[in-house]
Amino acid sequence: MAGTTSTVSGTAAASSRTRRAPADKHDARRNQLAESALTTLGELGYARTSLREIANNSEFSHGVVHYYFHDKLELIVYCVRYYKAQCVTRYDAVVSDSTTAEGLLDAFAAKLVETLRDEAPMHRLWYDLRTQSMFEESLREAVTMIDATLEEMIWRVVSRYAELAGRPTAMTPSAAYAVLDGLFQQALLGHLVGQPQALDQIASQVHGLMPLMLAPAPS
Amino acid sequence: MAGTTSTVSGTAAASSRTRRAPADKHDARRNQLAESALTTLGELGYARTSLREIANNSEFSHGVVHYYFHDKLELIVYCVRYYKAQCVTRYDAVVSDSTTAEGLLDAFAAKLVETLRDEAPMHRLWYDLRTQSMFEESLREAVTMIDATLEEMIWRVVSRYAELAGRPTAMTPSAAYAVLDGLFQQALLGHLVGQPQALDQIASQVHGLMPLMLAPAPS
DNA sequence: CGAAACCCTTGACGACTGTCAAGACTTTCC
DNA sequence: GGAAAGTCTTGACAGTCGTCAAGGGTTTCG
Repeated sequence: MAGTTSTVSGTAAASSRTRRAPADKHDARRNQLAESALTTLGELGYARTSLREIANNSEFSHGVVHYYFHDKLELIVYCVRYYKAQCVTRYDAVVSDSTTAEGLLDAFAAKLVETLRDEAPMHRLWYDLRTQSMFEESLREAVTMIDATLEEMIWRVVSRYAELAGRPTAMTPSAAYAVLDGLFQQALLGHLVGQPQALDQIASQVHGLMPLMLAPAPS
Repeated sequence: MAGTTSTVSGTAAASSRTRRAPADKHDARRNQLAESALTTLGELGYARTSLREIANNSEFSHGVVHYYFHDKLELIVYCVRYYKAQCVTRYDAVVSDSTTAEGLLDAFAAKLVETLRDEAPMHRLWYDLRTQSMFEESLREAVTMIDATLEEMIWRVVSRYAELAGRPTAMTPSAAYAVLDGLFQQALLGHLVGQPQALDQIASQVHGLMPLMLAPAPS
């Protein structure tokens, strides 16, 4: 199991300067552990994930976690922030590539269905952590920051949708995020429980809801 | 609220035959333990709640739980169902007492704020359990049943609101529940995190959203 | 009264957890 | 080469968990 890491770093930039990368290598290990942790967390949830299980899903032993992270909470928070960077730009292509309101709506709904299908474990982990922050104060800072980032992400979609439709928005960013998040969470639950129509349903629901976020057409 | 019938029958016939109530007393103890468990669960969350802690919040010792429940999961599921009975009728008075659409909307928003303020621990417990059901299959049956019941509860409000407004509904029960649940969950999180404006915000957001659930006025 | 059923406490079990110290192994650098 | 720094494993610690058996206490009823 062990020793594989040395082969990786050895085969990579062995020619020029294999050394002289203390902080970089340190961060690389932290990210590597974070990815193993995120896999385990998405599989088992926050409560049932132990440091030994995280280490089992990596190529290291359980003691190494405490070498790179002060304690379990620091690892979790690091994971949450690491995860954030991956999902914030999820809909940026949708916003920039669309030229009509209907096209943006279709692309947005399709992207929702796609991430719901392909990244369900990560999404349920996010909802798990956000709910745990209702009980555990130490999670709140990271959760609040990510929640704000997600709200901004959604608002970029909604405001661009309004711009393309030529109609002003009729909701606050906060409300728009909340209602779309409610639909998404319901679809995620339905999808995980095994309802086959959950994916189609979220698409049609979003198609029905988004026009309501704009002021009525002047007509 | 749930097992009130058995309690009543037990106290009523106490004079004539104090005995002959094995199932009734058994159920009363189960409900008593369920209430202690719900208090603890609302305080600590599902993950950090142990049977010993539940027993500490009651007047019994930790071993008694296993006398009335086969295992921890049976207690939790029993608690969830017990909790359901208390919240399903929450908005029934709002529906039956309102005579105008505006009056219903005001009363509904006020009730949302009230339960958000007074019963926050129970609400975060519900969201905790619903999220845990995304990971733990054994919780799904009870959670799915309660979720459907809540959706019906919300739909009674929305459809009555449409009736009073003289306009047809423009959303499915599923979508109406999802968007309102999203707003509620956001407000709960904000309230628990200490945002003072969370309660006022949910009221105004609901006032803005509910009219959008109806077909546009004929004008 | 005395047997029997019921209720509850106590204490212990094996398993699991986060944490951390001790040491082996590897890499870096003079 | 050899000291020094960095990296990782191993093993153990104190604690908590769900579970359950053994045995008092209490109540019920013939």
